[in-house]
Amino acid sequence: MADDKNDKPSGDGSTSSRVTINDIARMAEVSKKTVSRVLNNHPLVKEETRKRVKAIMEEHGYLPDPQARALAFRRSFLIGLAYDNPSPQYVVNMQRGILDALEGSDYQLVLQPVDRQDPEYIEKIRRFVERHRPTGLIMPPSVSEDEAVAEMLREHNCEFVRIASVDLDEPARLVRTHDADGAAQAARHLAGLGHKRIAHIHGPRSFRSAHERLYGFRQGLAEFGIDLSPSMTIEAGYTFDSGVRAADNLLSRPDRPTAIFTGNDEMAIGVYTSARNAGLRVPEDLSIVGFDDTPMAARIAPALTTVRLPIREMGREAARGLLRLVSETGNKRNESFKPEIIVRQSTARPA
Amino acid sequence: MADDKNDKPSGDGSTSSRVTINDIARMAEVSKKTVSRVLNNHPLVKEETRKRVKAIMEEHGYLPDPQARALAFRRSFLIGLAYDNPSPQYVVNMQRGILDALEGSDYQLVLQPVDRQDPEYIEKIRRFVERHRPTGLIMPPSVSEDEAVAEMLREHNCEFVRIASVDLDEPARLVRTHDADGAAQAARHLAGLGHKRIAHIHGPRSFRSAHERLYGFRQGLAEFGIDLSPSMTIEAGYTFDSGVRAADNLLSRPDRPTAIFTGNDEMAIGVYTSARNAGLRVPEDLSIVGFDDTPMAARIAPALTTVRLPIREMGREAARGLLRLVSETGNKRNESFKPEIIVRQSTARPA
DNA sequence: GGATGATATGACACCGGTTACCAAGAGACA
DNA sequence: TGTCTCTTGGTAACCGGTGTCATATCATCC
Repeated sequence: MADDKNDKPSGDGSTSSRVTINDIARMAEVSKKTVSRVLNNHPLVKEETRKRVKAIMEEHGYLPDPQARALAFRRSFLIGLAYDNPSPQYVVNMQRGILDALEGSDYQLVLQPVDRQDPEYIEKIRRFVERHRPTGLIMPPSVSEDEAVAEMLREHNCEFVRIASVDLDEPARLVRTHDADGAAQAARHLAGLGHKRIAHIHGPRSFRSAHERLYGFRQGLAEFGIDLSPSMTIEAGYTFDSGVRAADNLLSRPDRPTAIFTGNDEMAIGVYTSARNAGLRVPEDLSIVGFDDTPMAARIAPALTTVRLPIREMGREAARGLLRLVSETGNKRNESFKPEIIVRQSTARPA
Repeated sequence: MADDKNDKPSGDGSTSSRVTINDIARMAEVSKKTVSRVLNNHPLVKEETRKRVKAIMEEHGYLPDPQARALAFRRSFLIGLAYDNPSPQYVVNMQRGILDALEGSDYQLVLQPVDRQDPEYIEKIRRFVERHRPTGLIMPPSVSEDEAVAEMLREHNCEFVRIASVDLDEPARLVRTHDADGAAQAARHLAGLGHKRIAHIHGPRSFRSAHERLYGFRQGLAEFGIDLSPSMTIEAGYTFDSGVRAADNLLSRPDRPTAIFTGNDEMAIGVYTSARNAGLRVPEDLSIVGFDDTPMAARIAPALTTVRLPIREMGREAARGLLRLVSETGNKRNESFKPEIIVRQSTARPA
């Protein structure tokens, strides 16, 4: 009874015939179901039995096969990251954060880069979800802002956590960033230096972050009695080139601004280029503040004053939130993140 | 006989009780074994049967469950990317390339970032391989250069493809990059401009790429009768700061070089900073050539002349090579990649 | 002391595919 | 016609876990 399966060719060496739940059950002299209960922390197992089974699992380095569990659970141990952010810096840090949280767990991160311009993009995510039944999805902006995706995921009973700068969802499914707050810090910094003619180049209106940053910047300036006139806000595409064009527009005006705050660093670098072409010195003739704190911000001359969001920590919190969602109960509110301004050399008092 | 399983609550709606191989078999009036044969392109199926089964699969949008197949095959449909490259640009493009090749397949990309400084790092990869039995691993430099990893994977019968600048492995498991060739192009460009006092800041000796680029640069200069003396080659750490320090050293010499080639862009940007501190103009007083063509190269002023490797295409080829390795037979030699110099504004004739 | 209920465990079918082995029908050959 | 390959398809077991339900044990209650 205890050795009815010992005829397996375990001396074969080449293929590592690993320990299975049946082996553990036999050795612990319990049924495989009980071992399964121990694995899943089921409460109805006598403490003594649990300890014995655990000891044997430990001794033989047993870990359950994720593929087999996936089949039985009808749910894979995959966590998807659906993103459309083009900044490598952002993407990589987000990934790192998620992987930090997943380290040591059975979950694997799989990437689902999408193109929101592609009308089929929700279908792509749907196919992934239907076919692979991931444990959940993490969505940073701007995918997080698309309610149609969230709706589709709810229909499929697929968990998700969204990272966003607005209160899109219930707290358990949201990691909140306070972009407006960061933009307000930028406003206070520039106003505090004495600037009056201040402009803002913001991202596309289809991005919530663009609205939030514009809103926060306006509020921050208002604290100093400065009104951000519509002529001093320009929409651009979060890209270098669009930043150059927007700045070309602003800097060619007779009442050109003495300071510009951009919705991201990429556009801020574009402003550097435009300023250089216009013969303006940074920061003597023009102060510039970016948003993101990309590596370039610290390396460019003069080093860029910018607003930093802790991307990696946000990714970590999102993944933790997702794991909490599918396992523990109790308090499921996720941490939220405040940006921080990094003052470097691209800002100074106006001439 | 044809409806002995129709008692399933298929009208339930909420849970998408998807079609399985059994459903297809029933509808096609064949055994599930036959359906399985069709799925796996087994030759011993009558053409007519194959067509009928395929039609029904098509009609019902049937796709086999990856989890179930993984369990039966004892191999998951995961492809791991084990990397230690700190450049987000590199990592993201490599991922994109791999995902390009995996698009439409059942394979999922999972990330395995490692730290080669960590003595446990091979163990980390081993655990992943033992536990998840991935179809294969892709390893860009510098992980690709570690024979211990390759050896471990061979022991586990885990397929892999390495991306490297030297002939590390048989052609089927290698995507070859010609770093030396790129460095030679940089040499020809600088020598062609008339520079004589030329220096090279290379990466750590523990990176094969550093050797290859140094070697290629030396060869390229030799074509012009220029000898790269040891005093004109400095080892640095592929980082911005190390680039600044190395350049500080070079530029403080009485016979300072009129041109510097660096092993990557990150260090080249460091040279900009050092040159600025030393009061030298780029390119009038100092020409600079980098390697990588990071986004920063095009945005910095003056725009950096640099050598570009098609990272995304390399990732795509590596993933394709891996798929060829586990499926088709026949010619399994992978494409190899030559770098290309991108001439911008950081290089000019010496004064 | 038997009914009741909570606790602890096991038997068995099942998840959705695969392989191993066997059986049946078709065609070839004696 | 009988026998022997050659195709083709069926049955059962299996991959390594899970769920459902039944059962056994024990304390508690009246």
